[in-house]
Amino acid sequence: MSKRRISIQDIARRAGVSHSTVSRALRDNSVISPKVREEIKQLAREMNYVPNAIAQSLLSSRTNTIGVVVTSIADPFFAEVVEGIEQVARSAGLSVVLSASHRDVEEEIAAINNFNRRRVDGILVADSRTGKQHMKQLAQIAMPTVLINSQSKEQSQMFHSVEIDDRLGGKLAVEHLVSLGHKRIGYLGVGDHSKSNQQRLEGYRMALSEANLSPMSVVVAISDEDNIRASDVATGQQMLPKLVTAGVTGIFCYNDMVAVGALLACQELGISVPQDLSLVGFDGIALSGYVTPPLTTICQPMLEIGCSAMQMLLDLLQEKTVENRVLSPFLVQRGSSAALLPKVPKQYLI
Amino acid sequence: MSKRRISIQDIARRAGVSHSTVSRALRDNSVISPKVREEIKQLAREMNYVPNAIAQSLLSSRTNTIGVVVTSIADPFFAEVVEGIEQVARSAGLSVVLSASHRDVEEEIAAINNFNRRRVDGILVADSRTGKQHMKQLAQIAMPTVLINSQSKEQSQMFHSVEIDDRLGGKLAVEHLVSLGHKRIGYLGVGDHSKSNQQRLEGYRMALSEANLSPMSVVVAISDEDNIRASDVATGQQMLPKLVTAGVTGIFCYNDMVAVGALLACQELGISVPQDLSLVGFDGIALSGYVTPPLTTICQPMLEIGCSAMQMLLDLLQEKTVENRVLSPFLVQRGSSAALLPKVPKQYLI
DNA sequence: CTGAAAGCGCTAACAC
DNA sequence: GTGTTAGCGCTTTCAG
Repeated sequence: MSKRRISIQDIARRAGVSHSTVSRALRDNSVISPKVREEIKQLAREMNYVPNAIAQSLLSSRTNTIGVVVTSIADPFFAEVVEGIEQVARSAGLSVVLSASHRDVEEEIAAINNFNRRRVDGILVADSRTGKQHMKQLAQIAMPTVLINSQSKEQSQMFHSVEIDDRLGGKLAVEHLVSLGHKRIGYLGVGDHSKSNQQRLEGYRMALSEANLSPMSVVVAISDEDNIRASDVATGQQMLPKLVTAGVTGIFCYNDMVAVGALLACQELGISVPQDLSLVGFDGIALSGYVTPPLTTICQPMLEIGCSAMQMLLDLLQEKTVENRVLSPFLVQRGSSAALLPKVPKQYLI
Repeated sequence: MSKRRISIQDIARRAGVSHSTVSRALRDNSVISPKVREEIKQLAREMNYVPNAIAQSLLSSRTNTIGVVVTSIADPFFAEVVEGIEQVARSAGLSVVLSASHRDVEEEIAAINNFNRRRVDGILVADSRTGKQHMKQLAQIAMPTVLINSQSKEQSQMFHSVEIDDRLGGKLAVEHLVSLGHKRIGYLGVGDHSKSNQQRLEGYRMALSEANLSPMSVVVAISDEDNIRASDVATGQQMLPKLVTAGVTGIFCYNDMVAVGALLACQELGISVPQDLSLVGFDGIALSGYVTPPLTTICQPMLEIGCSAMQMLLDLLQEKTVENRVLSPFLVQRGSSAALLPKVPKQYLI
């Protein structure tokens, strides 16, 4: 393992020319005669020369690198988003530095500061939790930044962003249940103060009032800390009974994992889905199609969210003007929701 | 957006000292008087100075960056592995550059070459498909490299690696089915020539012969190309009927996604799992616990694989001697496998 | 204790 | 066409 890598100088010495000639030859500068150009390239190949991107970056002040912060890499939702990001980044010749924040504001900021030190060309932050106090700090970094599904209201105005229309999603979910004849519809949410949770809840309320239905019991899991959220599956599992006791026939769940938890609870309690209870999830992660029954859910175009955010960043890097995007989720109807059966009094049942 | 960032020079000018004094002060060099040290640090803070990691890297020839190649970021297995990698990398002060190869050797090599140009301190490659021809090319890069679940036999000797014992896994799966009384056991594999597929198959054969059972029809899904593998779920779905026709009562599936496909096929065909047929998966991804019935599966310690590989790379960077690791998978018994019921002739059934 | 100077590997004016 | 030189931002001898 030779520590000292071979440089443009080494090639120059061997070729009996100056290092700048080598540089020019390697970059196909037309001012060098085609003949020596080829010779030098050949020599470089023989010597296993690999250009030093660090040195190039120092000079050009472009690292061809972007930083990405997500809450968790193992989360299927963000994994898919990052997949999209990486695809368009790579096809544009950019590499992706990935960091996980685990929903912790401090970690999120640390990651961004790290990106700043590394002089990445741009930053993508998913599910940002950063509040007002740190916003200015970030804003003054003045590095092209695109937020994905930002979780704090003020940010969307200060930064570029691509977001999903959570309110529309909530509305679609509930409208679907209403169209199936459900009248007693609950919401099973999570306990943090994230914007997405609040807006999905708002959509729920809107759809109900438009259907002239009064909101049923809204159950929101309460976690100890604002930032520390218990496993979504556990939340769904624990909270389902409350809604059932309240007599709902349909439930809109904050996301697919919560819905899966609810589904598990139903299996345990002998409640059959969708006969006794209709369930609607959110996100459209792969898992949602594989549980029994497969989940009716509000899909986010996860790959598109990633691609779109990365494309926006690319435009920003080329000094183009960009407009924030709000993508629309859509309903995918599967087995976990069904028409409300007319209540048959028990004595008529076998 | 000021293009020119503030540098150590700018601080020096304002402080009326030389840039080297500033550098020393910032790095807590004891040779600088504590007083001016503080003053300079304060000034740096006021001026929003952020050290340029690129310049530092050029000098130190360390980038504090490692490169990671996986087949797909969205694959739940690798997502979990990367989560582990990122955790220990970050706690060691290293950043992670992530690249997806999509099981394509060319892309894998391109990613590694890119890492080489960027002068990352080390490389982690998961599920490597690189064959002999390119191995030397990679070997001469002479960059600390750790392979994770390498898919080509020769590699394990030339490079450092952490791997799962696939043969043991296959053996455990089949032994489990045997212990439940199954005698007609099939294998549902995938069509590529990956080492993992072959070794799980080997484990299957070993367990059968140790139990004095003759290998039942071994069905391996065939995909068009060696490298292009159809969706694992689809493979499971399509191949299941073949095994059923062959009269098996238990099936060991290449991985959990294949098993899910098999499960879906069973639901369609009215075969109940585990009453009519026992299913065992491999990997232990989250999904496996949420389908109905939850999958009995051979778990890989995914997080540990990632952490372990990264730790090995860390050791390599400190010139420690390291030993390759082979981790053991373990059985997690859930609802998809059950004791073989004694065959009751049809005429006695209601 | 502090400054001047060299150099990490590369690109791009500017000379010849 | 090709070489010389400066400089990207930083760390680190080496003098003083």
